[in-house]
Amino acid sequence: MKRPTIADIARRAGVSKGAVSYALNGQPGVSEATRKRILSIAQEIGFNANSAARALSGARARAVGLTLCRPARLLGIEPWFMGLISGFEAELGERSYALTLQVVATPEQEVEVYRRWWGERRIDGVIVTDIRENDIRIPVLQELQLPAIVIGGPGDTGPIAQIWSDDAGAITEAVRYLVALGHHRIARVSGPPGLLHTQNRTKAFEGVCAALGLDHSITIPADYTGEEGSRATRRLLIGGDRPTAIIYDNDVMAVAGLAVAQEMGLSVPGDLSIVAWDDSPLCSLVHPPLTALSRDISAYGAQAARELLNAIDGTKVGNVEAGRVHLTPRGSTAPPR
Amino acid sequence: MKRPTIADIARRAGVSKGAVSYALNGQPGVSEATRKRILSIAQEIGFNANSAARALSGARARAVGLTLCRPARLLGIEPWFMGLISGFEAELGERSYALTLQVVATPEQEVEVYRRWWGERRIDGVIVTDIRENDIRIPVLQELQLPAIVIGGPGDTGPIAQIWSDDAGAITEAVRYLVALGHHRIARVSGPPGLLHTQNRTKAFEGVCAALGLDHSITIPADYTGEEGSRATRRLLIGGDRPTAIIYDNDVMAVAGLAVAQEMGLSVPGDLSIVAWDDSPLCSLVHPPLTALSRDISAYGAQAARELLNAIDGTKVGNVEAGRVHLTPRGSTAPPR
DNA sequence: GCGCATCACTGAACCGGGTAAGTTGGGGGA
DNA sequence: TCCCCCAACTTACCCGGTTCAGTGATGCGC
Repeated sequence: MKRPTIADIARRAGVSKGAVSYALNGQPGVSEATRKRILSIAQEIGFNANSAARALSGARARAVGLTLCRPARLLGIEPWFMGLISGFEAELGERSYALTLQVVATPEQEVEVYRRWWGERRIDGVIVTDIRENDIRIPVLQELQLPAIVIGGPGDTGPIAQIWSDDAGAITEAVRYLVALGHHRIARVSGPPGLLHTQNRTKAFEGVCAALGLDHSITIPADYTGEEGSRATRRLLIGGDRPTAIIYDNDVMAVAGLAVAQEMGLSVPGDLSIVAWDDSPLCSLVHPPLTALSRDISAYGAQAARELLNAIDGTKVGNVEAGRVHLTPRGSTAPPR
Repeated sequence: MKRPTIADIARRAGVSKGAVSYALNGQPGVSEATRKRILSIAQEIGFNANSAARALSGARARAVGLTLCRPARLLGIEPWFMGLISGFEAELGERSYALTLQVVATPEQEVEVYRRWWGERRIDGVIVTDIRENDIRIPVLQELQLPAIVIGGPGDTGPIAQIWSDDAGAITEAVRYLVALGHHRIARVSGPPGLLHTQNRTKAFEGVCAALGLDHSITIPADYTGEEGSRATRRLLIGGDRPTAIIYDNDVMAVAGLAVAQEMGLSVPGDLSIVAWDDSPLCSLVHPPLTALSRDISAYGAQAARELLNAIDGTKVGNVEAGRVHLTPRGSTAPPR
């Protein structure tokens, strides 16, 4: 059973293909009566425009691309990406854009995928995550003139628009909160040091600790995985003057840290307070539930998608800051004993 | 800067468009010398075939679709889907098929998305997950003649191929293991009762419990979320003769159950043993690490993708069983006190 | 030397929408 | 009455690959 085309509609309506095209796209050039007739025939026979034909003439694929460059074992567990994705969808679905996904191992592969997608005209734009300092993808995107939005920053991405959340404000709030509880030795387990937002957070953390006169503050780099989170936590807790509070750059490492503390016989929050960055169901799943820096990741994703669609439409897109991050206190933070 | 087309290559090589097409696709009809010349020109100018044009004439979109129908807050945390997705990618990437994703709220929306995608010829086939009893998607897929592979089962899906893992064998192994440790009161917290594999697991669980003479076995239905997992666990642990072991249908509920036990002052595994279905980093992240029913989800996904590509190619595809599930004992199981 | 098969390639149609340019027919103004 | 204009279409070509029916040229057997 062949799928219907505009030619089928044209035949049944007794008009030309062109008229049908005008009618379906809301263009002027057909009378209201004819338009209604055509629309009802299209409805009746379940017509959907062939996206390939449309892309071929209109030069729009009506799809955007997303590459995920993280180890597979982390991808699964980290709520961050899925949160982002469902945010994208909310916005893309409304304009019936599709989302094309590719999991890759290295930034070099990401570049390759961008080139291929764009060469094939498979997508109209890409969403770029996990931006690094001097990211190799930026010059390629410029060279290809491929519409893009960068999630994360702020940083130097040339003419490519960025969207970021206020990491500095968030970490300042977290540190102040811990200090107000009476903590003086605060440590942080960070994400990969190459990532731009890790650097921004580290800078802000050091800044607020210096301002508050905390000499024992320290940042240990990790990579967002549970294993590294455990390792870093052990290193911190083994030492002589161990911290009384640790801030983790993601929820997975925070949960791993909690497990290490329990395994070492330390009480949370009695002996150690824990703050997780990015609130997810994971944080309220464990015992005690984790105090977290919350933001609406899905809304963040939706806004990113909106900006990208603007960039695709050729609207000038500036850099924007997404909704605020706020501290959600739960059972994992308390005054130190 | 316009992206190159085969016409550009043809001009530079001094041959016709047709010859270029044959050369690039490895078809006979051009000499080896000409083919080499054409390929090197293509390489040089960075040619990628326009996927829309290819889809339009060849009637292949070189993309497959996947809809995710779970609440957003669960999607993020459950490693299952991302594991599957990276498995798909491994297979699809090799044949340069793209994966198109859509997050939806209801099975009705899934049907709509299938219709639209297929009508638009945006995809060549779909991967169907979370299959239910009398799933409304099955007749639609048949009506549309849309190539598909169903993940989960076994169950009645008519002519549409299925792939499943041996749920019955796995749960039997878990129950036997717990019984061997000395447990007699074993409970289970299941996924949504509407899902086919939940039903298969429940039937198998009841079967093995009856065979081993366990009278106190009980299955409490839940929905894979942490909240429901907590609720079900509380219900089980509040009663007078509470179970000494609980098997959870996914890792998220198992972690939630562990937190509930800790919160109620019960020791795991001393007072309560816990088994999680599907091993993920989440299971080794918590303290104590969870005993789990492991399977290679990524390989499962790869196999599903392979079967789907066969179905798209018109190869007859039968129902297949994926790799084995095995029990990975960790700290959350022990003989009851 | 002739006929025929084979090779290497060309030219044109085709896929299904989008759209610029051309063609009606009817109404209004001078 | 004539002319012009405009709405409401139609026609025809475009997008960029794929594919099929030719078309010379060459080789081969007899």
